[in-house]
Amino acid sequence: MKLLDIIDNTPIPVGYRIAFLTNFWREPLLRRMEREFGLIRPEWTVLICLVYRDGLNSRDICEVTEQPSNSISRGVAALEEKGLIHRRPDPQDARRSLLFITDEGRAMHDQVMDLFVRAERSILEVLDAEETRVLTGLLDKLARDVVRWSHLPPYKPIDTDV
Amino acid sequence: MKLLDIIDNTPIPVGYRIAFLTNFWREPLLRRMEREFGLIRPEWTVLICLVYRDGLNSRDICEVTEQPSNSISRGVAALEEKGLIHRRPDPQDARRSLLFITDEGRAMHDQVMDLFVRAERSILEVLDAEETRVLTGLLDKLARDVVRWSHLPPYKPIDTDV
DNA sequence: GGAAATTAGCTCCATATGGAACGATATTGT
DNA sequence: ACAATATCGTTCCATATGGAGCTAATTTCC
Repeated sequence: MKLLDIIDNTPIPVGYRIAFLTNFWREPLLRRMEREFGLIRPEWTVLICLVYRDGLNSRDICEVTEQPSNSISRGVAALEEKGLIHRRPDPQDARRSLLFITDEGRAMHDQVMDLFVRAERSILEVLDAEETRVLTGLLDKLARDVVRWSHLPPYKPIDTDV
Repeated sequence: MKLLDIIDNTPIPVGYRIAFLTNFWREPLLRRMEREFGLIRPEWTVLICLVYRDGLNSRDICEVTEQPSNSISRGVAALEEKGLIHRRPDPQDARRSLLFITDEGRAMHDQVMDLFVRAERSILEVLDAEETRVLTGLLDKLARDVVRWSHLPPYKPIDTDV
């Protein structure tokens, strides 16, 4: 790949490497998922969240994934139509449903997740165990700080009326 | 964020953290770019590549960014229409144009890139200089190995006729 | 308590995105 | 030299995506 040195020539060294990896790592898998399993992103997002914790509502999912509510709403509707999740009214708030994954939903999740697991194993082969541990830790540190930075410019204007 | 622990409950610890960060870090900036500058992803992709190296062709850009050729083709056409790049025939291959960024294109790139630079600075604040260096190095290691892993399953079937 | 403001999630609509197909050109194989 | 195959980038078309708007429910404010 003759232009790979582009990753050295960027004013955003971490962001650009993450974007580069996303283009080659995640996006092709999402496209394959769509082709082979007929699942689009919002549906996958909902499945992942419900495997982590059953009985969430749409708002929860939007919040932890930063996806627009209309996308998640469509994902939820499609998954219910496919029998991969079902909805129950939320007794605490009549505007909300609680979302539950079905056995078929869990099976679908596991099939697709297998793709991602195999990819990650292959990609991380170039790192030793310590490097993988460090990398995970540093990404973790950024992710756990998301509430702070996602409320600052350039994500949100400075709120001068705190 | 009450569901942040989802990042601990994944069979793909690195991939999931990168995806999580992408959702909160990059995607909102791309959406803001589209809103404020009227640039969509393929256009931004082309601008970045031409700032790195002027005179590339579409194929080069598709290769180093793993974007589909039709997306890049549309991006090129739009940028030319906007006066941000111009095309010249490639004397070595009549199927190709060489793409050159204009001064306005470079100015646009710099304006948008400022958004990404500011975000990166803010997000990386939680790391010290050594951590940032290590993180960049590890991501770099994965990115530089892209030719290997992108030709393996699950990206490509094993080629048994090597 | 009631009005005003906010929230939840849905639907609509415009636009972004990616696969397929294609014509022109280049490369490979005989 | 020529036919077969592959490549390049464009165009078409179907579908994915996100902003706006909306109704119903909830929360906040007076």
